[in-house]
Amino acid sequence: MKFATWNVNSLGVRLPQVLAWLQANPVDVLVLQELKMTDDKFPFDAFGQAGYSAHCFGQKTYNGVAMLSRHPASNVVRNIPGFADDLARVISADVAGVRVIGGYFPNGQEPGSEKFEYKMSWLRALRHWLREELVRSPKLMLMGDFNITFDDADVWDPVALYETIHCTEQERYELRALIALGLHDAFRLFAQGPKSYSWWDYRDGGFRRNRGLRIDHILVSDALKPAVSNCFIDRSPRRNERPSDHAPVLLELATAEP
DNA sequence: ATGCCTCAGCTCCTGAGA
Repeated sequence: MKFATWNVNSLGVRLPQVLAWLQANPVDVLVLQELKMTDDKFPFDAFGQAGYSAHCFGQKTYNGVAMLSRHPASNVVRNIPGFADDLARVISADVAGVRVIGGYFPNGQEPGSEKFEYKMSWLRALRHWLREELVRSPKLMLMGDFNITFDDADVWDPVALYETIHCTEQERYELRALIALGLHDAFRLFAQGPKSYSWWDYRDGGFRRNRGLRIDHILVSDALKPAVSNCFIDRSPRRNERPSDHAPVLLELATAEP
């Protein structure tokens, strides 16, 4: 079983790249973020022809998430139950015995701002919900654009970016609090090259100079961890013409299911 | 360097992203 997450920064623009990528990387489940489209525009047919059924949760202009799957997805839930939110950020479903959660975490813009406070509230709500979700579904995977780095190893210039958005202690505290629920950063379960990032600024040759951040993550629960056989970032789509600023992250599960 | 790209939309500028 293979899983992946990708912030596509507009599915309208990136659909051909997503289809090409799926052809080369026929993962079982792909969660997408930043669709930037309403559900009536979602390309169900194109994904269907590629062998994927899809559940989407979109909105106009911003945000928007989806889950594509080669296997039946059930118990689909949108956003964080009990947390009132106007923005489309989370989609969850059971696929092949795994509770899969795809999320587009708030950006936060700037520490101390109203959007930062929203990000912190959202993170706390996510944590409280996940604590219960893990009881209901011990085999759980949380993946998406977290908009948070774990530590300096995830940051191209930790000195210049000290305590800036995605790198603050407050955000990292919440990320560690998710880990403390019994989750694991799948990427770090395996040896990785230095300066491994999942996002690069469009400006100033960010990708060419590998000035990036690792902010897209796949977390796996205790029960799932023993089955994880690989996790890596695929940088190749960042070399496309008109690329997303994010690269996909993939995970392989050594399991007989389904 | 409160910027350098890119995207959507109340589209030829602005807000947001990260």
